[in-house]
Amino acid sequence: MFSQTQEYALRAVVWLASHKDEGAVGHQRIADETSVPASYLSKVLQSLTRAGLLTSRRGVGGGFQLDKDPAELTVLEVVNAVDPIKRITTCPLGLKTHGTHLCPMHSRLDQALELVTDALGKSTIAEVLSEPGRPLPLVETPKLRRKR
Amino acid sequence: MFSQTQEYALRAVVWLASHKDEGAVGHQRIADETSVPASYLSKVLQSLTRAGLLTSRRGVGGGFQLDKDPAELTVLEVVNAVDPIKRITTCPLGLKTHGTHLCPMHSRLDQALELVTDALGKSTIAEVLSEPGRPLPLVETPKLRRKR
DNA sequence: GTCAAATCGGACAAGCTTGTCTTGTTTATC
DNA sequence: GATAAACAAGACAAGCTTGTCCGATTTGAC
Repeated sequence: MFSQTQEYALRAVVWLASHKDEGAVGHQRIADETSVPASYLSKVLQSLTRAGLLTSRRGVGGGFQLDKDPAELTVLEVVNAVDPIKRITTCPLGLKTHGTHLCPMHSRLDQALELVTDALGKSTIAEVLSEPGRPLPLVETPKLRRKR
Repeated sequence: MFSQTQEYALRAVVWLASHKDEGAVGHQRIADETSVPASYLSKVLQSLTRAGLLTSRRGVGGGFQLDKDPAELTVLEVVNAVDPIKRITTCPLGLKTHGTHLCPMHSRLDQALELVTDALGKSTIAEVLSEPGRPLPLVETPKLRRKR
């Protein structure tokens, strides 16, 4: 239902959001820390850059950096940047009389897609990063320390 | 988001439901009337048969037939018969401490999948066939006649 | 029993997704 | 300017999805 590429893009963006203060980071490091194939992640990061979610800098000390406020950036935007969710807007059979007024079958499929886009559109990356009662994304949860 | 195969399976099941009284129908006719490649639809129909949604009969006068009550059969069952929606139940990164308690990122993706399965699980084929105010699935809407 | 209609199943091919590799380009540092 | 670190972009390969084709089998009708 969700593609590998979408999953990888989300991992990268979430990771970058939680390391926003480190400046540009190379794709190799991001790949290592998110368990994504490095050479493929490189392509995904390029897509995200083209989509305007990241900035990239070449050369020594270069890398990728989040170019959006995690509190403003939604999961949906990330997903759509690499592999857009395609709503059903016209009859897939090309029936003229269904045109823009979908039959119940396609209407329900599209309603399901709407639920997904709405839900993902309401979740920001910032929320995902700090949700109480859940493990932090991308890293093992450390054992609870006594004080600290 | 939804695969071609799922779409084709739905078309076939909806078509069969609306021709339930015709007995067994060959895949060629179903393909013609639902605009699906005939030789591929044949495979999809076989899947649906293996999944128990259809019955098939070989030989002269054979074909496929719906084996479920359209009022009891949900869109989800059809979709899952050919290409199941895979919920996210364990951490895709294999992080042990996320195990069954997903991080917020995967949790939200899975919540979206839950919305889809819930929505499709509540729509029956019978409902899809006769929803007031919408065109009939799979056929052009006839012009309104004066009386009749 | 022969024939024709139909499913069944496997082999095959095209196209898309995922993943790798290599070459080129940019850039900071010395 | 030389060097090394890094992105950019394209070619290539593997694997899955979609689609085609063909031979085998079943079955009803004559």
